[in-house]
Formats: sequence, C-alpha cells, structure tokens
Amino acid sequence: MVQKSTQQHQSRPPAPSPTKPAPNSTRRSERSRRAIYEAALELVVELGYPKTTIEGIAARAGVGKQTIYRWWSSKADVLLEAFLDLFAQASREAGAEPYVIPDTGDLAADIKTVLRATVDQLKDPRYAAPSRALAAEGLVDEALGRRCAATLMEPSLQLYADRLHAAQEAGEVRPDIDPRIALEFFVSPLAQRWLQYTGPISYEYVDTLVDYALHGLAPR
Amino acid sequence: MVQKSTQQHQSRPPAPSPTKPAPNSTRRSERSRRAIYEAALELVVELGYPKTTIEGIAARAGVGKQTIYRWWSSKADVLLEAFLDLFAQASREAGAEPYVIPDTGDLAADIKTVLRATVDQLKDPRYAAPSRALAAEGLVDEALGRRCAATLMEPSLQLYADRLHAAQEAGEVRPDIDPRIALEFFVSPLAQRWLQYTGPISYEYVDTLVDYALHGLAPR
Amino acid sequence: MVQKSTQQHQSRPPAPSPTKPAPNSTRRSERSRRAIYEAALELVVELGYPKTTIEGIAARAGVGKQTIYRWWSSKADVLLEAFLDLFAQASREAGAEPYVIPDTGDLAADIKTVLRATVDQLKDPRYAAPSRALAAEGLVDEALGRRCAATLMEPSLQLYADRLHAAQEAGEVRPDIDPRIALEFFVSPLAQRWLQYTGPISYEYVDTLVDYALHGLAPR
Amino acid sequence: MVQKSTQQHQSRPPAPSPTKPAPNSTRRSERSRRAIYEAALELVVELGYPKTTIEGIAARAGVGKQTIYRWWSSKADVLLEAFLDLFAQASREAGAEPYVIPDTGDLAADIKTVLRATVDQLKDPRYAAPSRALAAEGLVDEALGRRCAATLMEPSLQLYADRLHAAQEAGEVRPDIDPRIALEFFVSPLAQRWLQYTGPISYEYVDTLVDYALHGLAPR
DNA sequence: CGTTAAGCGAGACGGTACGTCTTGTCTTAGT
DNA sequence: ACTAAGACAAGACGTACCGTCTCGCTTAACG
Repeated sequence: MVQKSTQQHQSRPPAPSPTKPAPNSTRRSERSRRAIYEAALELVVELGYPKTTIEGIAARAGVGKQTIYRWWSSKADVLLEAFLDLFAQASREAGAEPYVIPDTGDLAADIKTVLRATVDQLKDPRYAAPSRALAAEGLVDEALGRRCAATLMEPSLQLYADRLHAAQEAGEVRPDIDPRIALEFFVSPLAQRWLQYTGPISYEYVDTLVDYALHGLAPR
Repeated sequence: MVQKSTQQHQSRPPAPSPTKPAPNSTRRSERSRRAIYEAALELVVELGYPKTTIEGIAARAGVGKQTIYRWWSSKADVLLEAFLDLFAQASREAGAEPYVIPDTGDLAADIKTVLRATVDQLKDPRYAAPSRALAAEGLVDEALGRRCAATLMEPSLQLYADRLHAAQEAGEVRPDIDPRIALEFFVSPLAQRWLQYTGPISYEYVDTLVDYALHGLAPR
Repeated sequence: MVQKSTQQHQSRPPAPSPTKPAPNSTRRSERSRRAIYEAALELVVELGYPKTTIEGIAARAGVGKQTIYRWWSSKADVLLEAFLDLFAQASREAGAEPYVIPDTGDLAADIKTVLRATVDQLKDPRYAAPSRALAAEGLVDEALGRRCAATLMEPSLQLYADRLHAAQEAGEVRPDIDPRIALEFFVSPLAQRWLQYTGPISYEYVDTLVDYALHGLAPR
Repeated sequence: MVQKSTQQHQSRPPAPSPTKPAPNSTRRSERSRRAIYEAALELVVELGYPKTTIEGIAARAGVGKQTIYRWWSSKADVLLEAFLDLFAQASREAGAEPYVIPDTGDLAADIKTVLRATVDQLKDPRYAAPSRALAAEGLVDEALGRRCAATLMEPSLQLYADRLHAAQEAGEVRPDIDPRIALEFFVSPLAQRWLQYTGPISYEYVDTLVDYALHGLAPR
C-alpha cells in the first residue's frame, strides 16, 4: 500500500508539462539520491528543520544544487521521500511483517501493544525530528499536508481500521461504530500530546486511552 | 569610602543578561503595537505564513523594522501576541462570558454545542490561518510550542476539564475517569482532522465523537 | 581672523530660519560641550573617522544625542570645532606666540625651521587622525572643505605669505613673485606626500624642497 | 617597478586566507562587471559619493548585491576599479599615445601643455567626482590610499620624472636635482588647490607654477 | 565500440529577507 | 529651557539562501 502510493508519486511517464524537459530517470544517479536522503535526515536531526537548507543538504551530500532541484520541488519534498525511504529501509531490516497490528482476539491488548511501540518511536529523535518537520510544513502547505497524510499516516491508520473491523466481527466492538472515527480515539490524543506539548506521553497514558475509549466515559 | 563605591559605576545588580539593554516599556508606542498586530494578522491571512516577512509587517504597519525587533524575538512571537490580542479583543466585543461551556445538566448536548462552535471557528480563515501558522512553528520550535499550548490552548482545555468534573459530580461520568485525559476524546480527533487533513470536519462528525466517547466502543 | 570666521559660524543671532526654535546659547552646557569635543577626538584617534558615530560620541560623552544635533549639523562639524578647540587649547598652553614664522633674515633657514616642526606634527596621531578625517570629509563636501580651508589652513598659509613678503622687501625673493603662489612650493608637496602616500616625509625632504624652490630647477 | 607592484597585488598564489572560498574568476560575468562600473560612476556623479550605496549600485546595474560583494571588498574598491576602467577605456578611445608628456626640447612649454590638459580634466565632473571620492576615502583608509597612489597617480608621476630626467640630459635642468621631488612643484600645488579649495585653478596659474619652479624664487 | 546527449559537481547569477546598525526626529522625565 | 535617555521611522549594511543558469566532466544508451 505504501509502495503503491509512492510509485504513484515518482513515476511521471506522460510528461504533462511541455516547458520542462522531464528528466530521464533511467540515468539518475542512485548514489546521489541516497546521499541526499542521508544528508537531509542528518541535518534535520542535527540542526532542526528551519536551519536545514537545500544548499546545506547539497554540500553535505557532495552534490550540486541542481541535482536536488531536478528531482524534488522543495525541501519538504526531499525530506518526505527521505523519510519514506528510512521507513522502507527500517521495515526491510526488521524483516517479516513490520507494520501489522496483531490480532490475538483481545482488542485492548493488541492496541496497547501497538501504541506502546508508537510511544517508543515518538521518543527516537531519528524519527521524531523529521516527523515534526513534515507535520509542521504540512500545516502550512496544504498540498504537502495531504501528501503526508496519504503517504505517511494513511497506511497505519488503515491498519487500525482493519483491526477494529475484525473486532466488530468478533463482537468486541459495537456494529454501529465507524472504525475510521473510532481509531482516532487511540491515535489523535497521542498525536496531539506529542505535537503540541499538551501533556506527557507514557505507556500508562496510552493504556488509559484504550480503556476509556472501549468502555466509555459514562457509567454503565 | 562613599566616593570610592560611587566609582563602581558598572554594578547592575538585577541585570540578568548583560548583553541586552532591555527596552523601557513605559515609553512604548501603543500606536505602533496595534498597527503591527493588525499588519501581521492581515498578511498571514493574505499571503500565508511563510510569505509573511518581518519587513512586510513593518512596511504595512508603517513602522521601522527595529521597532519589531525591539519588542519581539521572532515572526512567530509577533503572531502569537497578535493572535492573543485578537482573542482578547473578540472576547471583549462579545461581552459577557465568551468562553464558557454551558452546563444544562446534559453533558453530551453541552459538549456538542461547544464543538459545533469550534467547527465554525476552524473554518473562519481569520482564525484558521494564524492558528495553523503558530501550530506549525510550535512543532519545530519547542519553546514556542509550549507557549502556544499554555496561552492559547490551556485555558480552553481547562474549561472542558471543569465541565467534565461537574459531570462526574452529577453522576454523568464515571468517578474514576481523569478529566484531563477524557477531554482529549473531544478535542484531539477534531484537532488532528483539522491540522493534518486526515478527514472531513462537520457537525455530524463531532456529534459522533461525543456519542462514541461517552458510551464507549465496546458493546454493553 | 580665525575667531571671526568661527564666530560667524557659531553665532546666528538673526535666526534666519523661522522653522527652527534657535537654541538659546546662554543656557548651553559648557560641560557637555567639552565632553563632546574630547569624546569626538578620542574616538577618531581610537577607531578612525568612519567608525566614529554620533551615537558613540554621545555615549562616551555621557550626553544625549539631541544635545549634539542641537548645536552641530554633522559629525564633521563636531570634529572641526573640536579640532579648532584643540588647537586653541594647545596654543594657550604653549603660551607666547605659537604660530609665527621666525624672521632671522635668512628665509631658507626660517622656512626650514617651520617645516620641520610641521613634519613632527604630521606624525603625531593626536593631530593627524582628525586632520585627515576633516580633509577627507572636506573633499566630498565642498561647503565643509571651504570651511576647513578657511579656518584651519588659511591662517597658517597667510603666515607664509607674510614671511615671503618680508623677504621680498629684504631682497631675498624676486619682487615679481606672488607670495600666495610661492608658498605652495613649501606646503603643497609636503601636504600631498602626507595625504596621499606619494612619498616619505623627513627633515631632509623639506630642506630639499626649500632649496629647490628658492634656486629653481634650471641651471643658472 | 609599477608593473611589479601591480602584479604583486593581483597574483596571490599561496592563498594566505583559508576563510574565503575565492571565487572562480573564469566564470565571472563580464556583463555584470561593466554594468557595475557604469552604475557606480554615474551614481557618484549624480548623488555624490556618500549617497552612493552598494544597494544603489546593484539596483541600477540590475545585479544582485552579492555579485558586488563577491568581487570587491568595499564601495571604494568598486569605484577605484571603475575609475581605472574608465581611464583605460578613454585611453583606448583616444588612440595613439594617450599619456605621454611631449618632448619638444622646451621643458617649460611641454609641462605647461600637460598641466593645461590636467586643468581641463579636473573641471570635468565625470572625472572629478570619482577622483575626489577616491582621494577622500584614501585619506582615511591607508591601504586604499596607497593603492590609489600606486595605480592612479604613480604612472602619471613617473612620466614627469622621465621628462625631467630627459631635460637634465639636455642641460635644461640642473644635474643634482632629484626628478621625483622636482615634479611635485608642478603637480602638488595644483592638487592641493583642487582638493582643498585653497585657491582658483587656471591656465595662467599653472603657467606661473612652471616659471617659478624652473627659475626659483630668489633673484639671480 | 565509439558517439553523444543526459545527468552530474560546481558555483556565479539576480533576487529577497534577514537581523544589526546608524541617522536624525521626537517624546518623556529630571534638574 | 536645556538636558540625558532612548523610542521611533527610515534605510543601508553585509550575510545567507533561494531557485535558475551556465560551465566542463563523467557516464550510460544507442547507433
């Protein structure tokens, strides 16, 4: 799924714009692309996103500026692809199935497991710095924001939706619930605390979220 | 003795930072401050945050750049104060109690009322543009992010916490629920959909959030 | 003569411009004036003329900027008066007749004596720095340049003219010579070497100038 | 000699300063350089040197500021090169031998011819304004002053020295005279009158200078 | 297997905005 | 009323990047 949407972005065979010569990707230097990914991610972690410049990325990657402008349209664009690449790479290294929500038959436990892993990842600056940077840029550039949502978040969110659907069939969740809304009870509060510093993040916190969400706030 | 100690002309007892002369705020031009607020908000709405520059704000406000740098440390800093001022002004104009969650005895209805008003506000570009800009900058600048959370969001969030506490005492919410976590079921999903384009926003949507949150996802 | 032209500048009793309130010089702070002179001269020696700012002078003199703008029209104006004051002060301290060309009956010897003293003075940074600064500003601002010529140089030049005139009467100089031109053979080459780095300055050099000037370049 | 010192300045093979990347002059835009020269000279004539700004030069030349800062170190530096270029260009246009002192066998007449041409040039604002500006800046910035002396004045002065030397061999000038000093009797008085407004400039004046200098002030 | 056109590194270019500095005016207290 | 202090509008400074545009030089694809 992730791969599909990524392909969608990278392949522009029909060359829709006649003004641009449409670079020939068969001649593209793989070496440069990797170096640019690495440099971009490193600089965002080291300097923060605003101090990361295209000139800086080019310099660290040992690459001409034009090589960046030829293949990407903006700093955020570079970073988005670099981040997707990081994910793909991490997944490949982790082997097996990296991003699947387990289904042990106990929805609460399964969701907690995944959320705890997410908490760990949010605290790793290697992931946190680029994520925040992309989220920030996406807030202000709607097109980028939608692309981030579609490529970075949508695949994961769909996993939640799928797991909730399975839970509905198992009778663990009410059949009238819309999984696309229900999943937000798990991910949105965590996302907001992380992005906007509205509260601390911990295993205990995500466990509480799951319990509250499943059983409701009202007495029964 | 007296003379000798007077020679010590360099003693600045409070003076925490020796580098900045700390401008005298009693002489500050109220006229300039208001003009800067207005110009900043207008430009963010018209051009978007990234194309809003300090030079542009100064020019539109009819103010020297130094007057901005004297009183604020960054573009985001200006915008935060301008936005707070906009809120304060709006509140004053609205008169009475502008930001209180009603307590009719029906928690669900009250929360829905407030969330529907929030939905309307999120769609008003006068508020939306600066909010997104500040949120974006806060993502990448932790100090600013914490200030935004504390000054812009915390007051509203506390109102939810208070209303939930009242509902607990009225028996509408389980007594073991932490209101500071519970409130996130109402605001975080909405915030995320708005900020990250993960879904559409509507009255129906927020109503659904309230129902799901109060009664839980699991069958009872 | 010097006093006359100086007075001409400082006292503006008829108040020609009705827009300016024409400061009342009787209330003027003598203390501030002296402090400004000292600060200006020190800063020009320490930092050079271009890095000497009105703000810097005010700060070192412990004086408000307005006090400078009230009484002088420009940085060069301050420096010119400060320099004239330095001269007047030095003359008073030196007592007797400070600036007279001796008349021993030997024109060559007398001129050499004075020129050697001038060489010494040109090498004293206390005089050299402000002189160069004023000369520089005068090159580019004709009004100032004429005032410098009239107040700083003219008195000295007239002394040469007078001495040459006396020499004419004594038969040491041809009667058809114009002293106002002849004196330039003594002062201009020295001035140019000093101002424009076109050659070294020494006692021997000025002695040579005098000999060449008196007896001509052509064989006799 | 002149060439040697010029070379010394231009060729810096050992690259003494590691901080500056030293721009690659083979890629330099000739078009920009000429436009900058023209703009600088025009602005100095129109506005005067102090009101000529680097930003103004860049704007009129249709050039980025960095293009100026990349190749020159200061406003005066630009102007010096622009002025040298103006000279070189004028010489090329004048064809033949532009700057040679004639040798008709009559030293007095030859020098008068050249000085009269100089008087004309000093009154042409196209030359006068930049000259004064450079002289002014050179007074206050010794490095620049020496460069002006070496590049602008030295070549001309050497022509006088050469002509005087020839006159010595022809018996028109005493053999014990140092031409490097003697020439100052012709150029320095004129320079001072021009630079410092110490007197009027005319053909008659320079003729008088030549006569006085050759035959001396003393009766014979 | 050599030609050739592309991508490549490098970096100069016209620009824009930065944050700082200074100018000359104006305002506020203090004496 | 003049002063010390300093905020103000204005605008130049020199720097950092932007995104575009050549330059030669690899280097892969096709003829």
